[in-house]
Amino acid sequence: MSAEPGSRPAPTLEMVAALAGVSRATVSRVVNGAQSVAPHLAESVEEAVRTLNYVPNRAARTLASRRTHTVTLLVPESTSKVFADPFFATVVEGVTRYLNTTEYMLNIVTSSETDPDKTRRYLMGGNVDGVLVVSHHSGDHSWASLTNSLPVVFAGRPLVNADESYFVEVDNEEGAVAATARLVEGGRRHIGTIAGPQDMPPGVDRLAGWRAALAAGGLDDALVEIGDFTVTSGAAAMRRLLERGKPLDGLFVANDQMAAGAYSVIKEKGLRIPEDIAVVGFDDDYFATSVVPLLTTVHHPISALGEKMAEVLVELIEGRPAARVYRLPTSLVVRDSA
Amino acid sequence: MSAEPGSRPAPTLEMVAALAGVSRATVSRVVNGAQSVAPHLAESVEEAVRTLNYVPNRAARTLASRRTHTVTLLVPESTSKVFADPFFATVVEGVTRYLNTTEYMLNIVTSSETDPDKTRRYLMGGNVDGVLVVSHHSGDHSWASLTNSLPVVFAGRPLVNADESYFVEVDNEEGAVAATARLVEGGRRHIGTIAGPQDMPPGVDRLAGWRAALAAGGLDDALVEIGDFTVTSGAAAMRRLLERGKPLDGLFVANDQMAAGAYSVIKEKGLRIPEDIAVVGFDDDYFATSVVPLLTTVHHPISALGEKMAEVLVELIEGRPAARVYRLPTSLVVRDSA
DNA sequence: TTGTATGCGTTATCAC
DNA sequence: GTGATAACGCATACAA
Repeated sequence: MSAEPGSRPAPTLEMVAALAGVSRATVSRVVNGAQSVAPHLAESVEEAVRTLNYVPNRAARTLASRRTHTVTLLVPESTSKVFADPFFATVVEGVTRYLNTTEYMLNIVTSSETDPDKTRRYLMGGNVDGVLVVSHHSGDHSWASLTNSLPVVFAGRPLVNADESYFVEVDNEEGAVAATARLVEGGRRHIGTIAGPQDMPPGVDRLAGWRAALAAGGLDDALVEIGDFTVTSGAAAMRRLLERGKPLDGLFVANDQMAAGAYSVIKEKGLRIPEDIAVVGFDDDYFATSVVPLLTTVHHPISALGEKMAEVLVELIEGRPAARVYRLPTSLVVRDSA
Repeated sequence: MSAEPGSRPAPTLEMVAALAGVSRATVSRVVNGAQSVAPHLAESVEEAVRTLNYVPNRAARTLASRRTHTVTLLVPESTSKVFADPFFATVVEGVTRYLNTTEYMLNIVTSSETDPDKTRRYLMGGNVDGVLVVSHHSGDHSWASLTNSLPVVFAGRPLVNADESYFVEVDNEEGAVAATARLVEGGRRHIGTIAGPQDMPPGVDRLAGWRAALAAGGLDDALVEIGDFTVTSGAAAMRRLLERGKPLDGLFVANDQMAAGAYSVIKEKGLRIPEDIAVVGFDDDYFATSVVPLLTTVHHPISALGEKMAEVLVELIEGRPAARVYRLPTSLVVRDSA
């Protein structure tokens, strides 16, 4: 039939050596790009490789060199939903983009909540060279202990012990400053914010950025309501903000989903965007372009985050120095809401 | 410091054997669940495994057994966009869901258009046990030749030589029949369709289903326009349909995106959905719930598709029989448009 | 620079 | 049932 596994056995290093008339060691050197090989020998080895269609056996190589050339992308969340999540998918995209420039393979594992210990043992069992940890609770560094036996790079800064692990984060504060500054420069004087959870770094940093920008503009920073990054929490927070009865002509919302929630309440009250209240969001996700008027927001470089994480991990694996923290810049995307 | 790679070497089978006071062979048997081991020995081996926190070395196991326990998900499209694609992401979700019940690892590779040959050699080099091919052009079976050296399962039926490869597809025709039947049963008598490209199986099958349902209802099937599955093509096709000047009170659109396009034209003409024209889509994707009125559509079981593909592949790898074709059932999701 | 020899951690084929 | 022992395909000290 067709799919007889092992129909024609794969060529081995030994076969290449025989055909090229050299030793296996020499073939190994050529294949691994060592310089100490006579040009004419290297030439004939390469020819043999081509005619035999030789490709190194990964398992054998790993066993002999104790380097797997594999990195794991660890997703702590439950399997079912992560892949549908655009954040996660975009991180993966960035990771693979970088990895494709190297010879490392990506191995995605969603740590089964049924048996996290199995995952841990797999990772520490010498089956991978390094680990990338991506979680939505970016404060969650429950896998930090892995660092003792393996290079690990996290997505996002941990809430505590930030100086003990390698991580890449987006400069949330800078983004929030830019967003708020846009409001200030637009002439708004009564600027509120719908902040994110204060037990997550992005929630904290974005609020801090808003405060900093207001302070720079000599404005009052009393109009704060907290949400949990969901659309409905954004709507509820907006309602509370309006009920205060204070003047409000500008609003910075810590993410686009909450901004969408705020939109609905603002419209419901008969207020106009941006005429009555100018709004700036954060993330530049799908919601930013599916609301009317189009949301002015801060672009969150998710793909770049994944790319940088992979880059740092590979540096670590190969023993090159790397900074413990990388903070990625954001950029303001001006649309119609502010 | 912290991330010294190889700080404490992983325990080996040999260490377990020593601790348990048996031979390596016995440990191997216990670890692999062989029955021919005395209970008390198995017991002590398992204890040794626990105390040592032993986990088998994947590379060594692969090298010795010539089975990698790895399957590749091959994505022919260019790296940049696939991950953001909900279809792809959902297939991955289904695949991992099944694989998590086995001991196979998933290895995602996006065949670099720069060097497809490299990918091919990697796959045929004995580095994976099987391949899953996912492409949006489901007719594209350019990787069919892989089947000669490896078990391969495709997503979607190929346009030609459908009896030479293993594939899992969704029952597009059945879905289209159900969608159209809904229209017929709703009393519609002038039912048109916006079909997909006729060089792709889904495009062909959905059109065929529409025809079959109309025939069953004794209705005319002249109102056909072709689109290319994009929103704009849907709008254009709708415009052409309306320009025919024929009566039209029901519409089956071959996917939700084109339905969204049709919506805009229908509304632009001052017609109402579903009062003037009842609409049924196909896919049940994001667009179905982001249009007003909510779209009645056929649910496309993408996650199940991935799950089934993985299941079939594993069957093939382990030498068990599997059907060449699996056709997954769809279901009608009734909302407000029909 | 090139070749020889050994070992990587398992599985598998034998005898026992 | 259990234990030696030989592969598995490659990298790498070491010798030449």
